[in-house]
Amino acid sequence: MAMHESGQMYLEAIYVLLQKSDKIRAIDVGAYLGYTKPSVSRGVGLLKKSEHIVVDPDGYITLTQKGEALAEQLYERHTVLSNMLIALGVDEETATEDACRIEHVISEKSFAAVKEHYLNYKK
Amino acid sequence: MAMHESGQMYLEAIYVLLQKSDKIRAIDVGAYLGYTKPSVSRGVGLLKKSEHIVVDPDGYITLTQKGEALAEQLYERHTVLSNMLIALGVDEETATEDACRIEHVISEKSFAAVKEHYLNYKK
DNA sequence: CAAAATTGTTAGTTTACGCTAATTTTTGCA
DNA sequence: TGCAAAAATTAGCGTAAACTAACAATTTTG
Repeated sequence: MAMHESGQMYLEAIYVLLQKSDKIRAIDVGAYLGYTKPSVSRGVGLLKKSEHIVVDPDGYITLTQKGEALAEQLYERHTVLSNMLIALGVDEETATEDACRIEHVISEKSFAAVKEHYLNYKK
Repeated sequence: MAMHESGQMYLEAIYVLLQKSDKIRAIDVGAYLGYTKPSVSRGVGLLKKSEHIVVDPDGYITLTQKGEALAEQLYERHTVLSNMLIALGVDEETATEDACRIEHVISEKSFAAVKEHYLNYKK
């Protein structure tokens, strides 16, 4: 029952949306990701079942500790990878898209190595 | 009808195997990838239909020009990415696994930028 | 040469995850 | 308060790609 790529997409979207507003629901997640309501309903349901989020009776979504921890990790990957690609001369749109795909498949070890190199390199 | 990730896996496996032996068949591809015969049968069938490979009456597989060109691209990605990760201190096994996943999702633009940086950095 | 092993294929299952269509539930206002 | 709009859900479809089980067509070999 490990988290799959699409689950990570939903979780990260929720995390990002919660930084702008603390009142978010499934429909907002769908708008952000460009998915339809049924897809989001299913995705949110899975995150709820896996206890990464809580949905209150009014449909508002919050992260559990578990969900927040994971979302933070994902978000860090996203920002480091996209900033790094941008620093290497890649246009922002491409960098963001690629970061989004790479962040779901890179291992913890490799990410750490890449991040460290990037931080050193920046100086 | 674009090539999907699994098609790239099969194609790359065929390319690598053909560098060691010019007599390879579906069963060898399956052994290399750890897939079952029916999966390979399907995968090889798709590559045949998309004209990336040719399968002779005895079941021996060769690459078409189209297939070879694509396989070379994929293989270059694989080697550059894995060598780069290794250079950053990642162990070989992890580097290879990650390279294998990243190579299928990174854009041409980002790969070019990463490769250039790596080549400069190596000096 | 017949039995056994190897290779390949067919048929059907499973999981993941998007979709549309239709239906329910909730909400907000005239 | 009652109805329309918004939000969510259910049911079911489609695709991709792995799997098992079973069978067919070769080859190899005792």
